[in-house]
Amino acid sequence: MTPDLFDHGDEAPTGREALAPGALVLRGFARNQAEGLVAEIDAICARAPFRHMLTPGGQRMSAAMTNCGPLGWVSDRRGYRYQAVDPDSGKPWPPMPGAFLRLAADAAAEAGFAGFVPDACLINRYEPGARMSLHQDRDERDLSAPIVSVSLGLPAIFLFGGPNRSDRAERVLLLHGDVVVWGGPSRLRFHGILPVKEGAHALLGRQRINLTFRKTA
DNA sequence: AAGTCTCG
DNA sequence: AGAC
Repeated sequence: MTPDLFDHGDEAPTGREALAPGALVLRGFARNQAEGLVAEIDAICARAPFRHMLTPGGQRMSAAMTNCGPLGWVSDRRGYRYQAVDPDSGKPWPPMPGAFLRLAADAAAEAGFAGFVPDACLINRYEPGARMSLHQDRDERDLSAPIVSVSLGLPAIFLFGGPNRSDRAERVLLLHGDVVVWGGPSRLRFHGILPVKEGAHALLGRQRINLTFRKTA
């Protein structure tokens, strides 16, 4: 068993990779600030703990979720929506840290989407085995703003498909610190995450954490 | 259907 | 990979 020096993304090359018009991967874009992001995540989940939401069909999602910012994405038997309060506590979601706002705006600008000011950050925690099946981010009122997705911890294979679920999906290995941005003509593309492989990350242990920034209104 | 199951 |  040969150790893979690139598995955790700590020494992988940085740069950009085009996925489709309006969609690209910024390799290692958040790597140098990952420890600060994790400290912020710890503070957020102390106030709004990770929980497994239910789909409208009543099935438990394998990725645990929480949110920060003025609005948070929630799912239950009633459907998907954004709301200002955490349904588990009845309190507002924790505020969006300044470092989150700056990272999201910087990554969006790097991808050609200037002036991105997210009002929601969904935080997904994947333990080994957790996944996210192909879906569209379509609960936002304003689809002109992009989606900015930050990967931390364990690697995962990102599926990036087309406007229809049946379109063939590209597979992209995402490492700690990678950021994916998609918007414009790619804003409604289907995407997902294959089951996360067993492993341990130096900073995050047996988990992958994904920050997904959206402008919902 | 942001999941689960079945078939190749 | 596809059906549901």
